[in-house]
Amino acid sequence: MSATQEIDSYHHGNLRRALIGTALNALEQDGPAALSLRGLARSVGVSATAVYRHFANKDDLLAAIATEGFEGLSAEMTARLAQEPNADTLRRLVILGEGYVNYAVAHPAHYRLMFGKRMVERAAYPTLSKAAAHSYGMLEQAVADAVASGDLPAVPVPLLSTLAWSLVHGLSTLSNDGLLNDKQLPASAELGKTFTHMLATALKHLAQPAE
Amino acid sequence: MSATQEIDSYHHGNLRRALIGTALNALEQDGPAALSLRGLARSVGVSATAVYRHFANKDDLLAAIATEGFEGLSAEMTARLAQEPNADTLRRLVILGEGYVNYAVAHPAHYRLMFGKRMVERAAYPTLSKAAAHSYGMLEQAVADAVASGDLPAVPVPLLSTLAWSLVHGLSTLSNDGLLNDKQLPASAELGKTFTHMLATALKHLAQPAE
DNA sequence: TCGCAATGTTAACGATGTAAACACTGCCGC
DNA sequence: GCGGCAGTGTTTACATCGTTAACATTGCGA
Repeated sequence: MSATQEIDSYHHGNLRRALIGTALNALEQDGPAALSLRGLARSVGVSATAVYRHFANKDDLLAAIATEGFEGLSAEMTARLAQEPNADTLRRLVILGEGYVNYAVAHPAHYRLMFGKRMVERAAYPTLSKAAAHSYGMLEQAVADAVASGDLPAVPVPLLSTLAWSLVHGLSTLSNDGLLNDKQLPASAELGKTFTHMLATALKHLAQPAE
Repeated sequence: MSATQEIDSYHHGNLRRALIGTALNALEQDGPAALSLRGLARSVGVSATAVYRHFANKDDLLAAIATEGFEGLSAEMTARLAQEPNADTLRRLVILGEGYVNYAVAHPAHYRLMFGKRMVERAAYPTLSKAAAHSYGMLEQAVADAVASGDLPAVPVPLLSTLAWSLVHGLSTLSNDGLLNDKQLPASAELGKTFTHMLATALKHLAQPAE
């Protein structure tokens, strides 16, 4: 692996990475239905069963990809937070939401995989669980901070977090599935921004007694 | 078809209905991955390719099932509305949300199918599109009524609707995917009710200027 | 240098979606 | 009443897929 040129020097080297990489491309390009282990192996120029040297089975591969997805999601949110170090707790919450939605609409197939039916058995893949929990933890932490500082009313943090997560998750999936058809809806590039105002106002006034 | 006993008298009769029915059972019972045309035909006691007399292909079958799902969803919401004829506009909105979430968690596999990846090409199935649009229309109408009556601030109806839909859809999918793990979260039976308070308060105060 | 462990390969199995050609059957017009 | 046609179902066949088992290669460490 020393003499070969630059990127992937599989054939001897990092087949694993090459597989994940091409899988991701195929995913975003042709949708998740078009992703087959054999086709993948074909694309990489390797035997069909070589895949099994690196992944126990298809679900294992998908779990690895999903894991990278959550890592990317966390990274996106972290990066955005870092750009605005002096944001108050509410603003931080909003930034997280923006990052979340933006990541989701930027990587629709990847996002779908992360929450796809095959991933329900997430428990079987500890790394995946960790990565997912970390993403969620960022959100929950931000909510907790906002509650602690009094910027958000003293509603149980898990409930508030669930509400916020439902919002961004719902908006992301609806957008990705093309169900937000009308002209009245913001272009995906601005989806995060538009969502921002909604979330901010909703959260700000949440849990003041309704009646 | 005259001499046979009672329900399905396929073999000559309504194979189509029998297929959809058993497919639904299999769906809710063993998850969507376990649903194969051949297995389905086997269960019904018919040849594998008989299915193609009634459905162009697997997607066509799934579209039919998804269509019935949206019809069921609309029916659920309609029924709940009917139970409370004097509800004001906000209360009606809340009832819709409750009905939505309850239907989703009561039929997880069905709900997942309705929004599954295979359904992205919804446009190819006009009946499906109609059914889905009708469900959404109920929500949008309720939002419009609330805005018109002044119970909801004069924010563009599509945006408000999207927000509400995102909430219920996000909550439903997260719950169905088992991602709302903690004890702090309401049992699925009460998910709709708990959600109610969140939604009501959030909507009530939405779009009052945040700053 | 030998050998082992990592990595790939070929061959094979069962299951699946789907197409093509053929068979039954009950109704419709003559 | 009957002949044929349309609707419905069957058998056969094919390509593809996920996965297993047995075998081959190869490079690194003792």
